[in-house]
Amino acid sequence: MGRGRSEIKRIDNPTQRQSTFYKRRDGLFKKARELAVLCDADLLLLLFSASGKLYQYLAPTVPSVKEFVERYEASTHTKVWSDIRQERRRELEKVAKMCDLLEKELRFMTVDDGERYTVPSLAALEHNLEAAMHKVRSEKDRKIGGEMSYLENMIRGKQAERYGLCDKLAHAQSLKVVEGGSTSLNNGLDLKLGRFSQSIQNLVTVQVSRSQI
Amino acid sequence: MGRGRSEIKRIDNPTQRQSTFYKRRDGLFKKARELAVLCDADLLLLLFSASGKLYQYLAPTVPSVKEFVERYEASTHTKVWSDIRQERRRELEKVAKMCDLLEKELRFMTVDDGERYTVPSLAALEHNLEAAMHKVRSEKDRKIGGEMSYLENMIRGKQAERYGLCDKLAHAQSLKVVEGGSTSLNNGLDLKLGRFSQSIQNLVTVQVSRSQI
DNA sequence: AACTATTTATAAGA
DNA sequence: TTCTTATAAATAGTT
Repeated sequence: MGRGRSEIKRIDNPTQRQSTFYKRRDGLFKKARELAVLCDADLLLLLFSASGKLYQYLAPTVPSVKEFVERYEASTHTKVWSDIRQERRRELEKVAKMCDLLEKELRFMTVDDGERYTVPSLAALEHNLEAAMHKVRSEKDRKIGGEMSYLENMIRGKQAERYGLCDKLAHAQSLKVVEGGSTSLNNGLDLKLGRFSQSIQNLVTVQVSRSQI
Repeated sequence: MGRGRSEIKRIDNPTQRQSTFYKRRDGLFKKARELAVLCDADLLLLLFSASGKLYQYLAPTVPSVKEFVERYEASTHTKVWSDIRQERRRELEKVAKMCDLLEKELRFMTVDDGERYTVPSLAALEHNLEAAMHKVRSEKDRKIGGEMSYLENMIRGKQAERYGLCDKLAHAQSLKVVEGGSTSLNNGLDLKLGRFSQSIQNLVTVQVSRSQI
């Protein structure tokens, strides 16, 4: 319609484009309204001008954009957001679960006064801590070894001796006192030591066995 | 246009209404496409016929309904969902952060081979572990005390003796070897021990000082 | 679907 | 932007 033009392609002249936008925008919205009313159809029209301004039309029967898009989602199985939201929720739950496991892990490592442990689990924990301490001491010694003098190395030698003795004593005692059953438990714990850093994911599987203590 | 009619009101005759719907639907979509192309505008058109069938048009520049409606939300301050999503994201980030802190905490407790610690921090960690182990042993002893026979109590006595000796030795050694600076660090660590269970939130503040090690 | 008499939309110009 | 107007397009009624 109008005098000439028929080809549909982007109008290069900005002024003309703007003018055309106004006219056709009005025309489109009018058509939209007419269709909705005449044919009893539900319709949503969202339009952004090139400059970013928003225009919208909702059919009289449409209460809100939100509800309409929800209907759209339900209609197609495109899902769209409900998918994303579900995904997010699952992600959140996963992280929360890991967080929970980590917290339990920490409690396990530090002995929470509020919780009561069985003797086998305590023995396992003790063993765990001993191994950890051993690692710490080794690491400390290693560090010191690289920085210290001969004298300090001597001290370290004695230190190591005593550590070994201490650990042996404690371990022997632990084995004596715990009335079995803890051995299998310790396996999981030992496996875990020193591998925390690798991946949080690993915690889950390891934690499973541990949480049965 | 057409022969007659000008009033815009619902067409009662179903056949006619359906016919008009097809014609005007095509016209509307054509207009929508033309506007989008000619004027470089982004537009979304969703249409449900009275019978519930969905028709849609996305401008060529619009990748998906989802993204377009998100832009719409951002444009208006309708919030609604974007609000909820922001909230979710913040919640997720919070939990993820806590999770991260807990993991760091765990690493700190178990000595990660992949990370290098300073001697003072190792000493602090050792001290930390010693305290933890002491707690574990006390708890185990307490448990055992309530369940064990006289003989086991005897064993426990010896055990405690040895623990005490071992700890004393280790601690004395630790003080000798570490060349100061660890004292201030230990404060935060000692504070934390045995309080993990109270609240994850506490971890944040504690962790701050610790992460400076 | 297709036709066509009309109405409507709009390009160009003011 | 808005109005005017010549003309292209859309479409109601019909087949």
